[in-house]
Amino acid sequence: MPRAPTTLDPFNAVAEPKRRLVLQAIGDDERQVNDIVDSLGWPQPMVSKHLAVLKEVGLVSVRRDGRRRLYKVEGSKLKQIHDWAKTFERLWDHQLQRIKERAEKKARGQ
Amino acid sequence: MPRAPTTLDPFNAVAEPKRRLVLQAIGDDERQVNDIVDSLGWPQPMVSKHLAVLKEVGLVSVRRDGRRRLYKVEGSKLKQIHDWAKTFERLWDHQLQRIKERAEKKARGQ
DNA sequence: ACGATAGATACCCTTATGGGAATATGTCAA
DNA sequence: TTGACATATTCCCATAAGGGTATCTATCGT
Repeated sequence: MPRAPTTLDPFNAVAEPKRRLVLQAIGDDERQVNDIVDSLGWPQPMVSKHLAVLKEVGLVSVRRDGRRRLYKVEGSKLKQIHDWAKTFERLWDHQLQRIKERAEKKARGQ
Repeated sequence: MPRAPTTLDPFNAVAEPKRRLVLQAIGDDERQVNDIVDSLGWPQPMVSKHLAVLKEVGLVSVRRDGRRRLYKVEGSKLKQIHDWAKTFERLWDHQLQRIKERAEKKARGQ
C-alpha cells in the first residue's frame, strides 16, 4: 500500500511545507491567485496545484469573480488539526502535569 | 522532486493516520512496544517502523529497559503543530472575529 | 471578433512510501 | 550455552508525489 494521498485529509495536505506557506500567504482575507503567486514568487501552476489540494480537503474555499478566483482559508478545518494536537496538551502544559501527578498520587492512596 | 520525506518534520510524520493512532496508543505514560502492538492489533514490524519515524522527528523518545524499549510521547513536538494551527485561531474563533471586524471598520474610518 | 489576462490542467520524470514476510539483533532465564 | 522473548531491520512491490513546461479554458476590454 502506497503512502496516504495528500488529499486524504487536512493532516496530509498540510504536511507539505509549501502548502503551509500558501495558507499563510492567503492570510485573513480573500486572495486572488496572482496575489499569492507574487507574494510567494513561485510559478503560477505550482501555486494552482497546491491550492487544488488544499481545496479538495476543505482547507480553502473558492469564489469566482470574473476571471479571478478568490481563495479563502477555512478555519474550521484548521481547527481540526489544532484540536487533535490539543488532546496532548497535558504532555507539555506543566500546570496540567501537576494536576495529573496529584491525581495519580491520590489514586495510589498516598 | 518527490514528496517531502515523512521524516522531514512532525507535520509529515503525523500525516500518516496510523502514526496518529500510535501516539494515542502510547498515551500519557511510557509504553512498551508489545503493549502498543496488543492494543492496536497490528503486526509488530509495522508498529516498530512507525515508531522509528516518530522517533526520528522527535515526536517520541525511547528508553531501554532490558530487552524492552519504553516509548514516550514528546509533548514539545506536538506543541509545534498545535501552535502553528493556533496562528489561524482568529479564523474560527468568533470572539476574535468580532474584534477583527471592529478594527477593520475603524481602519476604514467609520 | 480578437488579443490579453487569470487560472487550471495534462504530461513526463524521479523518488520515497507503507505493507508483508522473513530475518537479524540483543537480552533474559535456566 | 541454549532457547525463548522483545524489538529492529532488510528486501520486494505498487503507487502517488511534486516540479517543470506547455497548453487549454474562460473572461475581460476594445
